[in-house]
Amino acid sequence: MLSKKSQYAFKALTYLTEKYNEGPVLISEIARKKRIPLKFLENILLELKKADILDSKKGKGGGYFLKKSPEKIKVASVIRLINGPIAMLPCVSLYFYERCKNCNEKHCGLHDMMIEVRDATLQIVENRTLRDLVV
Amino acid sequence: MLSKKSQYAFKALTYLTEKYNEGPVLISEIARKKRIPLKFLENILLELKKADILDSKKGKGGGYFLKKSPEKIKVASVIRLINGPIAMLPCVSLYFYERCKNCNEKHCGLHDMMIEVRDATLQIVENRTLRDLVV
DNA sequence: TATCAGTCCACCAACTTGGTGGGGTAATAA
DNA sequence: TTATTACCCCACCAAGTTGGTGGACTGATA
Repeated sequence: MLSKKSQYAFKALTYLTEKYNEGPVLISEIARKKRIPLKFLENILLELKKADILDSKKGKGGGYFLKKSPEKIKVASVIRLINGPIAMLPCVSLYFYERCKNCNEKHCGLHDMMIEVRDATLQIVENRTLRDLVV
Repeated sequence: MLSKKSQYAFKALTYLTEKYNEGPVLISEIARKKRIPLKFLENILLELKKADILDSKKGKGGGYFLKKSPEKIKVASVIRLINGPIAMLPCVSLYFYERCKNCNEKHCGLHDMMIEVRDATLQIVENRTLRDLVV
């Protein structure tokens, strides 16, 4: 399951997608409109900024905004950043791979199946962007 | 990601699948062969028993064994029992559904996408059984 | 220089995860 | 009937994560 933090991140990002090219948006505005605890949202936005997804401007008239256009920001990369691995097992993860101890990956039915699950999921989340989330 | 508990559960279940129709298997044997902490495994097997997946016999010659044949035990039901929801959001979960507050499910792009992810995953895990895990 | 708005750091309660210890109880065999 | 075997059950634990808060600081603008 996605953490609440991830859900907040997506809410904030879709809001910023709707406001794309309208200049910086206040953290407090996003928090109010999307019902996200302000200080918690602060951390999330900062993390998204450090990952080059958002950019910000300080002082009066400042706020947060998308650094790239919404159709260039993949859902998969947001999930990996805020939530972590997409795969169900470390031994089938592409970005968070860890070898499976006491389990031969060559002859493990669970492993093979979880690769299928991973690929079916990636097929979707790697091909959707923030733009697709705004209906 | 699946918890270690879930991974242990699958290891134990595949072991019991291999030993299906060979009588009860000791917890201690499973623990040793699959390198699972004994007392932790105890809890897991008990939970699987309460869910009618395993059965046990006490006293000498006792142990655990599959209650039904391996091809009747779906991977999906084991995941739900030991790990919890398969879906990525509560508002798209079939067995652990919770209404999404401050988010209209009818007009939520994330919601729609996560339904697709859920269905793609279920397509796989609902159609595989313990038998498929033993290669 | 006053104000605004993001940045940074430290801290927190509650919960989950992964586990351990020990006694109780049912079944079996001698 | 008694000893042994092996599951059952309860309580407890450390460490980590999650979700969140408070306060001081820094840079930008007017």
